[in-house]
Amino acid sequence: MEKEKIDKRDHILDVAERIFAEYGFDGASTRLISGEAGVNMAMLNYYFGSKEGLLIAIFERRTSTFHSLIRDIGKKENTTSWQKVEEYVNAYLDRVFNNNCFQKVIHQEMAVKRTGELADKVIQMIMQNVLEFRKILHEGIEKGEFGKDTDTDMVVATLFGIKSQLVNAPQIASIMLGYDTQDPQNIDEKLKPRVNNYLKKLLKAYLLVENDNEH
Amino acid sequence: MEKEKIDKRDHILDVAERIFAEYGFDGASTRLISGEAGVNMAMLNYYFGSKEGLLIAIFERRTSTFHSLIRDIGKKENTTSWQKVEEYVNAYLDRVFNNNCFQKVIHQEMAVKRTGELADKVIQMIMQNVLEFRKILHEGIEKGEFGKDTDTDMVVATLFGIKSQLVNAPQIASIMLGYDTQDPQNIDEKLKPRVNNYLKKLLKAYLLVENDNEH
DNA sequence: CAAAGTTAATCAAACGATTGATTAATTGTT
DNA sequence: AACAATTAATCAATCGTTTGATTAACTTTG
Repeated sequence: MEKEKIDKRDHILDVAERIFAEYGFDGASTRLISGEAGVNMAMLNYYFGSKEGLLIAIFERRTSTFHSLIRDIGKKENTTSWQKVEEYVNAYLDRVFNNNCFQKVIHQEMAVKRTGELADKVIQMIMQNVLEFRKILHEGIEKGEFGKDTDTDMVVATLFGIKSQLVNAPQIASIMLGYDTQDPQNIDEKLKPRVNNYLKKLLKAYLLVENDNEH
Repeated sequence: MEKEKIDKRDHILDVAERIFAEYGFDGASTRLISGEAGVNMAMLNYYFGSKEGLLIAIFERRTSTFHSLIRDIGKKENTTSWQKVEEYVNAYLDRVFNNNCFQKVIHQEMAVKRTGELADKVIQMIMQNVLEFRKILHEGIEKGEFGKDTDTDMVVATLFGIKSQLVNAPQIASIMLGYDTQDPQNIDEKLKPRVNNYLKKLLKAYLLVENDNEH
């Protein structure tokens, strides 16, 4: 009864994001969302127009603070491409693991056939991410820092894929790693450093190869 | 009118698998499935009892021919662990890209909160896959073939993750790679060899490191 | 200041449409 | 005739959405 001052619209978005992540867009009913949020059903349409409008609002809230985060990394001057890769991986993992539910929602939306503005927006946002990382990699190849035969697109797919495997298949990940990968404490103390450490060793081994892996 | 002799039950499963992959389980209606399959709606319940029964039937059809494929690889004697990894990756990619729709269905099911026998079966099947691959990796570590600090679970997550990124996010993958990654011809001629080639370089670089990456 | 007017927020109830499932009748096969 | 396969019609339930009324807070007016 203390902290209830946070915006109700924002509260609904928080709850809806969680419900959509758990049950999927089609599997989550507006009744469940409004019930969990403790608001009347009509409020969803009052605030967001429709169920899809609610999803769009969730999406736009996350993307509004997104653009500035990525853009800065690639522009630094006095750093090697490998250092940029490290920084990018850091920033990416931070953002991904801190927006656990949102990441699930995005990935679920990408997996189903949808038409409309939202589908385009999702793709556009992801591609922005892709291009930024790929630019760093291409730069590294040009500078001779990374191997000429580096498959940059697949490297991107690797980073994104590992993320989606850990975030979007939490049951499997939890069994594999031996602890609940949804628990925020485990994420910060165990999962994040481990993935970070692994990814850097993996990418280092692949990218910074001593140029003798031709043929 | 010639090849209509294939079992009608099997035909329904084919169509349903495709529809579930496209629209998700909750997003696909029984009317759409029966319509696309050209059968009466009641036939779904007649054959499979319920919508979930239909999903279970899809699942069981694929898993029935699955077990024998994997089991053989790990048991070979006169091969190095790295060769086993190569063979496993080959077999895995083959199976994954040839059951495109089914892979999407599985992954979507893992992403949503479900209870019941199916959820357990899905996890069980995937874990079987995980354990088999992990066993090969552990064996390689024991033989000194792979580095002692190899993070086997993350290697598994890498393989599975890249797959899910390419299969479950086909729009993104298609834009990234520059061609339709859903087209069977592209899959066989372009995607499969490329992923295969990349994965082997990547894993080789990480696993077969010259043991000087300690610290 | 007080009364009237205006607005946004909230609610219970109901809407038409669609969902998965079932029924009872009909057709096909052996 | 007996059984399996197939159909159209219908079921209750749930879906997302809309409605009309009510409340509370602020603005305007006299």
